[in-house]
Amino acid sequence: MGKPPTMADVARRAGVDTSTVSRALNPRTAWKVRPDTVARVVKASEDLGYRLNVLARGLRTQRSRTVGMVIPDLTNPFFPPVVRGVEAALDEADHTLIVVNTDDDVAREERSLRTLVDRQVDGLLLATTHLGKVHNAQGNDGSGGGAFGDLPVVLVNRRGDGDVPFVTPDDHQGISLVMDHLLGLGHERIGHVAGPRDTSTGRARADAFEEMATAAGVFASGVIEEATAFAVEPGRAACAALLDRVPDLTAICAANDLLAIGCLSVLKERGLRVPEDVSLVGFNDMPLVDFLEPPMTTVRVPQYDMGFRAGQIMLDLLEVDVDSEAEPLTSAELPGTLVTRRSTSSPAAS
Amino acid sequence: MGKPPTMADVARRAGVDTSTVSRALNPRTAWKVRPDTVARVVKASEDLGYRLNVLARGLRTQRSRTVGMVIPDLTNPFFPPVVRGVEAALDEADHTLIVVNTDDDVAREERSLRTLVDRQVDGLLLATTHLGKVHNAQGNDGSGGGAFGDLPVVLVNRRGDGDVPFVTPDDHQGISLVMDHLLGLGHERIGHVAGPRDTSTGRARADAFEEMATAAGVFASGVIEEATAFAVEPGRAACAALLDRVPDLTAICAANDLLAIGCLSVLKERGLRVPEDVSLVGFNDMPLVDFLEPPMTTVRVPQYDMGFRAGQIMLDLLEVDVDSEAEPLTSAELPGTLVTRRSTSSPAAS
DNA sequence: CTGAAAGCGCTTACAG
DNA sequence: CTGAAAGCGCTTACAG
Repeated sequence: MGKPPTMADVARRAGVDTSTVSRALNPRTAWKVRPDTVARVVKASEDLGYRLNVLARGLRTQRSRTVGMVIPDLTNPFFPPVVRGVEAALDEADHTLIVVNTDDDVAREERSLRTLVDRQVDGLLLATTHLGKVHNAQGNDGSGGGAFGDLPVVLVNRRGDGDVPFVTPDDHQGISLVMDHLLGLGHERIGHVAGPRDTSTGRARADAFEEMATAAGVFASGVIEEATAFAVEPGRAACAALLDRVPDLTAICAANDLLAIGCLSVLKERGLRVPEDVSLVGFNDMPLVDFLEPPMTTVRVPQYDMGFRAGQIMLDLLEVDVDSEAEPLTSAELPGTLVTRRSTSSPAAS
Repeated sequence: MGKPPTMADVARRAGVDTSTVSRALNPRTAWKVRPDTVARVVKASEDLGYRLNVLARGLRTQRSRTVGMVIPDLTNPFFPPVVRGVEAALDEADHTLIVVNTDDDVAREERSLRTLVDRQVDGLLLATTHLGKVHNAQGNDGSGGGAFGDLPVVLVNRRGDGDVPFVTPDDHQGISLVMDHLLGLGHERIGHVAGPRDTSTGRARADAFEEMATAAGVFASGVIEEATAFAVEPGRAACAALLDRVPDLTAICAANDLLAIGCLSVLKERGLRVPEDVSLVGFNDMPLVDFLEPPMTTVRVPQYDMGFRAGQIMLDLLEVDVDSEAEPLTSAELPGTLVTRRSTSSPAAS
């Protein structure tokens, strides 16, 4: 019962001043205190079940040891593993992550950001996909002083305009995996259901597709159809448009699994068999795509690693000395791997 | 540039004391201040872009206006909508939610709880499925004083032992929807792939199944097989065992969609067609189950509403006066709806 | 209606 | 190595 014990309670019990308790209990300053005093303080602290009030500490030190992360849609299974990666990285430096959801809504995004800043987060991890907002985050000139009060920012799953650090999948490498696979299978009429051009990922994948298809001599105009969003329904619409325009495709490379699922559903509706008539490839390897009919070939992205890396970069920006061997904590594009399942085959199989 | 403005800055600019600024800016005390003074303070505050430091306020008021929520597995698509519901409810009372993930791991769970308590959360929302932990949360006697320092607790998606408030799906009603559907279709040999008995949800659904099957005169021993966890692989194992034991089943009611997906995969492996040979029903209506082959019949649970309700109960416990019309903010079991898709049909169809 | 004072629970120069 | 003092940014009785 009663209120939880404070440092003053510990000090009283150990017969020392609160300043000594503070020093004794903090790993970074404990060496300043005589060992037997430390022992006495630790004992008193444990006897009382004392717990440091991190908010009070934050008020004093001007560091909350908290990082905010804004996610466009927690419901999208892509993000949870990323979040866990971030948490794992921050954990090592005793930092806490506060995640907020924006539902891909600009108004909610502003409010979420306000909330985080008001909570005195030390830094911001941005995973919102829509471009052109980072300027606001860091001030629209090079001088710093943006809307977020000069908070360190790292971008996750998207790139920014300037020198804002980011961690993304290696879209170029991922698409090259897909194209090598499809080309190797003998496909020559390949379509691309692209993500929105106003997302860095949608753009990068479409560019990579065009580049590789051109290099292989299989690019044709009209073979790319841009979906309005990374979701099933837009995937259906884009796939339908694509098929109407280029009916003789033998393979479709979708910019992500949700789009691929949309494609799958219209292909089935039109009586086209996958993979016998049309091969289909997704991107992300989200949960359950291996239980679709047919199980989907896709590119697995190291989501957890992306999060972990982003977390590390943030800690680096925060100048927290986590005792890791000075790795290259810079922006990164992490490579994926191709997971071959039954949605792809040689066009000869038809 | 420079540090963000404080209340002292606003006070200086408005020519008043910080205490007046505090009163003027707080909706609950603004009436104590002369209107034109309020206006002057607000003006100064806006000119400066002043933002209240909520941590400092929390230190002073002993309330962080923060609630912690522990989730067993954020990767499980069941939870994100629940989380959003909670956020929506808390938002109305200007509270922030901090979500932590435990990976269903007891050690991580303890650490997460510590983190939340250390962050001075005002209350705890527990969505971990394993039973028998709430006592620790509230003290193992009726006197309060548990490991979490008497924090208000509300259970989400699980029930507790004592009088701890909870919000769950109405499992009995949900299963009755399923059984009415199956029975109405003419099935008489129905199996149940149950969730773990040590989860309140697994138990409630199995009990409901047995009760209704018995009432309909179609219950037989061996017709229930308990999976070791709510996941695909355990679902496969349980379904295989069930089919080995009772080969002539015409329908399977699974305790959730993941288990149903496991069932689907072994049924296919064994050359049994769904629904021609065996009808299959899931629970939860998680994303993508409508894209399985065949699309799965399942029970849709109002996840968002569950979260919202849980959030409301918490606010109530916190005695925050959110201006809602005194609804019945007690524990609730929210009813689901049956979503009929192609995984179920009359057994006569075979 | 407003100000001066005290204090929430810490940390950190500054003396000793 | 340790203590006394000040202060982080707020709120709230207590006087006036």
